[in-house]
Amino acid sequence: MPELPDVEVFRRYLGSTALHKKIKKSHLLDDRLLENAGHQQVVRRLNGNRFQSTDRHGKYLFVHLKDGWTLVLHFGMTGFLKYYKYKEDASEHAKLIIDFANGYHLSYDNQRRLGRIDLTESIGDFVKEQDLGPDVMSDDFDQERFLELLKGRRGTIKGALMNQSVMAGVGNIYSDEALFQAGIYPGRPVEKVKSAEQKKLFRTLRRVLSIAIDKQVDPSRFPRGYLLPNRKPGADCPRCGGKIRKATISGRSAYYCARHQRK
DNA sequence: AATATTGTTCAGCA
DNA sequence: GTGCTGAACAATAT
Repeated sequence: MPELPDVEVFRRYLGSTALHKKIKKSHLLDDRLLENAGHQQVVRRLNGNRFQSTDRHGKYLFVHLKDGWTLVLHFGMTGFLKYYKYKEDASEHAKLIIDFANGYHLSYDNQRRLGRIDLTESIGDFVKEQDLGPDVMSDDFDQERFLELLKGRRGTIKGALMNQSVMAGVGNIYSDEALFQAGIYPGRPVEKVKSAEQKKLFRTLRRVLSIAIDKQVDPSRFPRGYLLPNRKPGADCPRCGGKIRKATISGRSAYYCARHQRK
C-alpha cells in the first residue's frame, strides 16, 4: 500500500518524532530485507548516531545520519513506522527497532518480506542505481517533463504511471485515482492519450497526491467524488452514476468507471 | 480452500 | 539493446 503519499506521511511522522535524538542502540531483527548493507554495518552505523534530516524519492524514504551516511527504507506493501514509549507497545512485525536515549523507540514494521533496509552515502547514486525516474511531487517535475516522459512509450497509460523508472512514486491505488478523475480508461495505450488529456492527467495526478498527503492518506477524509473510498466492483461511480468495474491492466487490478473513463 | 492483494524484480518476448 | 508483460515472491484476509 505505501505509495508516494503514504511514504511522505511516514517521512513527516519520523521528522516530528525521532529527529535529532541520540540513538542508544539499534536492533535489526530480520536480515532478509538487506540488499547492500550487512547486518553489522547497519547496527554499528546507527548506534550512538542521530537522525539529522529526511528526504524522499518516490516510495523510498531516506534518513540522513549525523555522520553523513543515510538510512534507506522501502515499505513494500505492508511497511510502516511507529514511535512509542513503552516496550509492550512494540509493533508485531518489527524488523528494525531504534532505542533512543530519551527512552522512546522507533520501529520499522513490515509484516511481509517485500521491503528494504539499506545504507547509502548518496541519494543521487542510490536513485541512479535503482534506475528511478523523477519524483512525481518534486518541484522540478513539471508538465513539460511529464509529457516528455510519456512520449514514444508503448503500453498502457496506467503502466506508464506505475513504472518507477519513468516517474517515481505512483502505484496501483493512486494511478487508478488519477485516471478516474482525469476521465481516462487505465488500459488506454499511451499514444492514444491526447496531449490535452495528458496535461489534465498531470494536473490531476499532482492534485490527488497532494490532497492524499494533506488528508494523511485517510480515504474517509478525501473530498467528494474520489474513487478510493469506494474502490470495489459494482460500486456506483461518485462522479457520473456509472458502475465501477475491475480489470487486469499492466499486471494489476485496475478499478475504473465504465461510463466516464473514455477508452 | 482457492483467490486477491500490494510493489519490485526478472525471465521472456516483440 | 529496449521496453513491455506477466509470473513470482510473502503472508494474510476473505
